Amino acid sequence: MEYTFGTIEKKWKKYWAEQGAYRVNNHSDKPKFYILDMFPYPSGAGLHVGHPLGYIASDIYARYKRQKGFNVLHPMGFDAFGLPAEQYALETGQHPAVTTEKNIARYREQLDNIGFCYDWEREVRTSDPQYYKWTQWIFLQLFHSWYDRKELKARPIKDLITLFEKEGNGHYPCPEDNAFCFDAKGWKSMSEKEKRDTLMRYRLAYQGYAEVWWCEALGTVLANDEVVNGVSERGGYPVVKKQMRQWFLRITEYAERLLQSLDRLEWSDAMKEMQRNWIGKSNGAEVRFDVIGFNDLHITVFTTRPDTIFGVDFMVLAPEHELVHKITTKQQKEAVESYLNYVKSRSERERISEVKQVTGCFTGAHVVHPFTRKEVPIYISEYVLGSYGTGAIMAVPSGDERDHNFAKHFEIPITNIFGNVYNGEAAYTEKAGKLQNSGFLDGLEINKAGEVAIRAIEDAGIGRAKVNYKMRDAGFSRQRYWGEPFPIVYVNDIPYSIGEDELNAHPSLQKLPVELPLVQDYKPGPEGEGPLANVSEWVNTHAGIRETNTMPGYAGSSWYFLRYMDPHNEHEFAGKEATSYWREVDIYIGGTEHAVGHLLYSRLWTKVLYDLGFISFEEPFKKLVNQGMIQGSSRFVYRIHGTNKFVSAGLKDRYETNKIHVDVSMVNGLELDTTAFKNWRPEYADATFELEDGKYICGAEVEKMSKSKYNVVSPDDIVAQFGADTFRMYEMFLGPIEVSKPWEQKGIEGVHRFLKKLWRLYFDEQQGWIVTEEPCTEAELRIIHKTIKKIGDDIERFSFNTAVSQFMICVNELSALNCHKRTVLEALAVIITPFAPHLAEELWHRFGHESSVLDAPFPGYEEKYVVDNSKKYPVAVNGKTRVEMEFPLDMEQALIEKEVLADTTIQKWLEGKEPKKFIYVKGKMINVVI
RNA sequence: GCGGGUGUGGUGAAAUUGGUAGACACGCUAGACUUAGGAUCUAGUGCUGCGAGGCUUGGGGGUUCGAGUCCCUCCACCCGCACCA
Repeated sequence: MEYTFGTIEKKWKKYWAEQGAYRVNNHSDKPKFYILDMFPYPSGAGLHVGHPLGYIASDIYARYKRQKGFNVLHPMGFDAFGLPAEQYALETGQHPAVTTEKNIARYREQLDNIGFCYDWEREVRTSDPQYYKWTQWIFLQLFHSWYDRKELKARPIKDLITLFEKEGNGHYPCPEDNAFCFDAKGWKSMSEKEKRDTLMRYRLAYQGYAEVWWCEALGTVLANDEVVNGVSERGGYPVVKKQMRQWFLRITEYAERLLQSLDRLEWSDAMKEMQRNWIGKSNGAEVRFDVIGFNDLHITVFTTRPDTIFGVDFMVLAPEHELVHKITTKQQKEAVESYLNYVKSRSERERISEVKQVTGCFTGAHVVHPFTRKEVPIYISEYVLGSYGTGAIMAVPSGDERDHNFAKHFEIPITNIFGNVYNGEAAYTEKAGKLQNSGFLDGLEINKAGEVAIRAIEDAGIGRAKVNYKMRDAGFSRQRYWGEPFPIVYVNDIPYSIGEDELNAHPSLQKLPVELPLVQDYKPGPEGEGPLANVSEWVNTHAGIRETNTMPGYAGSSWYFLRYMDPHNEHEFAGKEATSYWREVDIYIGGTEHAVGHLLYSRLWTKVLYDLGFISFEEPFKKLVNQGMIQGSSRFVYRIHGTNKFVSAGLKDRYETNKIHVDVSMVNGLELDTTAFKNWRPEYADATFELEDGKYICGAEVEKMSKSKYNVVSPDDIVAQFGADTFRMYEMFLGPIEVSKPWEQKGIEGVHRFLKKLWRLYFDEQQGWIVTEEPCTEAELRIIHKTIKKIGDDIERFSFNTAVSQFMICVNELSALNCHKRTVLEALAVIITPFAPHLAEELWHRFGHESSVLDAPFPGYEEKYVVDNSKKYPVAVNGKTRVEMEFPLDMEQALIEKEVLADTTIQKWLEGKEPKKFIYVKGKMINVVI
């Protein structure tokens, strides 16, 4: 009997579907385990062989945990809102809902093909109104909350109103503006509009005017992490800064907590470090410098080096700093204006690429140094960012490289506060040594002087210690159609949320979801508004005008892991009972590309829901596993310029050629199937070839797998050719899960061969089932028990490649022993279930079982079969292995020593010398030192 | 520039705690069976040498009886951030 994977896999897929074998219950006596994959965006291209890598790993782990007696939640869904569907709609007029539906169906088919154990009854789709109803609901929780800096948590906005009514905002300063103060009377005297504006400055989801990244080509604003190297991450289009009224999430209030609780997570250092860098905490001080000639103007700077305050030689303001126009002198006005024009004219891309260039302009104004009373000139320059710190710095050229370059460029005299270690050529940026020329800091160690300086600054009443974060509040508005609508209606230009009293007169404005209306065209609306602005019958309600922006892609994905716990709940985003049972995701698997986007926003939403008492845990993903990317291996042909002649790769340098991608399915290894190539496209029908050794050899390069590069390999093809079980094991066998590598088909034969060999332990070509009830030998038991142990250990530590190779070793050894015994082979079928479930189920039923192998407990191993009682020791002389000798593990060292020294080979290497030392490490090795 | 990571045969890789480097595969070589094989099986396969042996984990140095593993230093590549005061 042959291993007919096609029929076997079909049979058991059907059986599992009929049995509902993957259904998961929220009530169980078993301990819970939640293992989650990052859900995919269902693109039109379908899955390629790279996508399932992480899914296979999590599937194996989930199945293993189930066999180990856990109630395992392992769901899947779709991140279904997004730009590509909308852009496709713009081009073809097809509604995104239609194309999305189609793509999801295709994804589902491909995923099922590989045999994943998802409970599809828990599927979520972010674009489903029954799902985004709750995305909107959570947004409203953020809208109706503020961050209490005393209790360090989010609280309902109505608490804040109560506080304002009682005492004003004296104890609860405005996060955007410390100077904004009012008392209880002040609050009460405010108009409705003023009160709402004031609350807006506290809300966790708030509206504000801010400079945002505007992408003209995409017709939308983008979040900071969606802008890469000065262009849009998606599409690579130029972006510019623009003032717009936008929704934001006040993530900056959570900066410290997001930073602190990273320590408790089992994520890779790289991932944690990326988040730390993104949050970008720095300790320092804020210092105020008075501007000479103005009684009421001063420049506040943020510095991490208050210890260098005596080295200040000039001040620099960001070009957009509000004081620039006020302090610029008449003489310098023209120069400053022309510099500001120059700055405006530069695109973000130019700024980034010409970072080293020194530019700037003197304002003509000065501040007075608070300690030395010296006059210090004020410059403006691009190198100071308006968006960080206070948008102004105190420049210390002797201690900062950039300040040093600036001082040299503008020939500003440099004060040396470091003595000999500063050589006048380059700034001294180390924090070792003693300060000089520094007033009351003279002689202090640099790393100790900071505290002293801050105390002096505070005593003088000109500043205070200050912590700064790089992270900005997250932009939450998009001018798109295919996203969640905001549950917001403007009455007299005041935004109210669906369900608020002010809208209650109108029943249609009381309930969520606010559904996306159907539209005819997807073009942007007027003045940078989204396509929804064109749908006037939707925009205009009885009470007022709807918000026409939609939420960004990360909205729906920030909480989807919660919905899986209770996906059909119509009354809550997820019931407390369900969330208290499943709690946080135990293991989350996905790529590193979401380090500062999705993973950060999910953490924020989880913390807010926790603060407001909706869930009982504060972090969404306890352990994070990052799978590597499988890249494509592209193939190229070389067309000689102006001809239809193609030259083999080895000969291409003799001609002027164009490199053209060819579909990898037409290439075997590197050899092109020239007939297939001619049939590929009409333009190649009469192609001619210059061959080497009778073959056309293609060029090869590793690139991202993509349709346009013709290097996509579909899992369906592999499954059709070798079966899902082979495909699953092969992807795991490729190497460690976290390593990226190009797709390589060659090795798959080896894994397939292994499964056939395993099959032959159970079946003979002629006789069929050949498993016997004979008792096992010690050797056979040793093999299977060692395998049971190693497979369990390897799965636990996500080392699937070594697990596969252990299966190979096991099968090789059992084959060599001609072992067809039930005890051993039944155990083998059970432990291979997570890797090759279809094959395992077939074998399991052949053994006569009625139930599914999915619930067969993962067997334990017996220590006595795993531990050897003797060891073949490598015996080394001076660290070099010379001979192998076998001794029982419990043999006394003295006896071993005697035998080793008596050995003829060892005698030879001793050359008659007396050993200085005899090293015996039990179970490891023996070393004789002479 | 800063931060994180990786370097092991022709190839993918293994070595979990400092203890026989290269497990397991791919590929290749030879052979068996076969009408045939892209099926299956057997043997070999880091480099070097006839051999005993010598050499070998990016380079150099160190600690150790013993280093792929620890320390120092240099080089190369990958990823992230990037004028963050």
